[in-house]
Amino acid sequence: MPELPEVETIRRGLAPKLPGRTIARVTVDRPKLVVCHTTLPLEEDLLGQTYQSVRRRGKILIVDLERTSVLVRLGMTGQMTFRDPALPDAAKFSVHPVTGLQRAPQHAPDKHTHIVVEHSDGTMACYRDIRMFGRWIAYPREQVEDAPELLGLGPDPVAQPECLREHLLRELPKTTRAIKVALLDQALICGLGNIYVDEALFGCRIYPATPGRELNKDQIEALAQFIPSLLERAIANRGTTFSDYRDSEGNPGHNQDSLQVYGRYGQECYRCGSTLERLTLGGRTTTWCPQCQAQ
DNA sequence: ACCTCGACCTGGGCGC
DNA sequence: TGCGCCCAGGTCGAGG
Repeated sequence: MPELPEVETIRRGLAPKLPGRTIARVTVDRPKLVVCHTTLPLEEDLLGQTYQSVRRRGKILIVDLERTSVLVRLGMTGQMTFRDPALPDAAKFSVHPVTGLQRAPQHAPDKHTHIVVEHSDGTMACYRDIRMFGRWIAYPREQVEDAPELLGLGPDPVAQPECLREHLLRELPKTTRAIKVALLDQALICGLGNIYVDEALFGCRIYPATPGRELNKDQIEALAQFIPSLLERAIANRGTTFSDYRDSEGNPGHNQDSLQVYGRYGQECYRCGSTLERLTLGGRTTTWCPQCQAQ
């Protein structure tokens, strides 16, 4: 589940590679993955256009070309990689033991690779998505800033951390929803998914089912301060703890950057030793520590 | 207006 | 060995 740190890691990988390259061919084998608001179908519209920039807002990757901007939503299992045929492809994907996320520096198109964008120099951009929850949403470039997918987003905790405190202090007291559910709402704050919401609530010692309006000011301020630092640490780690493979195999990973609660139901809390518990909120599995996150 | 829940999708793990 | 069942979750639309 690519959340903000994974999407930012992907962005940083593509940003030095795509701008300046020109699109020569686009192949889409699953039309449902594409929502196109341009006059021509995506495959024709992108032809001959040169990439300008690769941006990010929350979990959305924004690929700007000369006349078109493509919003790439990775959904659950989306991957976007640059491929240079002159360089070796990965033999297999590395799979994160907890999240199941797959990663490879570059890979040959396979049965899960549903969109291939070939460039005039022979390189390509590959979109791979096992569960196909992701979408490519194309807009004429002058309309993209008004795209509902972007207008509906709350503040980005990494790009706009200065807005976060005031925004959460204003909005959370208005809602009866569990804080866990509220933080998953991209209209309140964008970029968090199930992993980082559980990690943030553990980090701030907040019981996940607490209604937003029952949080006190200190708790909200703690979230506003902790969430950006949590995400920035994960970005520095190149996404969800991919560099932690060794720690998560066996050793009770005391690495500060490893996941503290997500996926650890039934195991001991690293902080207090209590057995981590699980509940469902907003239809999502939530793992929490009954001692550290007392009701 | 706000909130909850099921559908969408596939692969992996588990029980029989 | 293999089959069927269930679970994982980001987003959206339907319904409360």
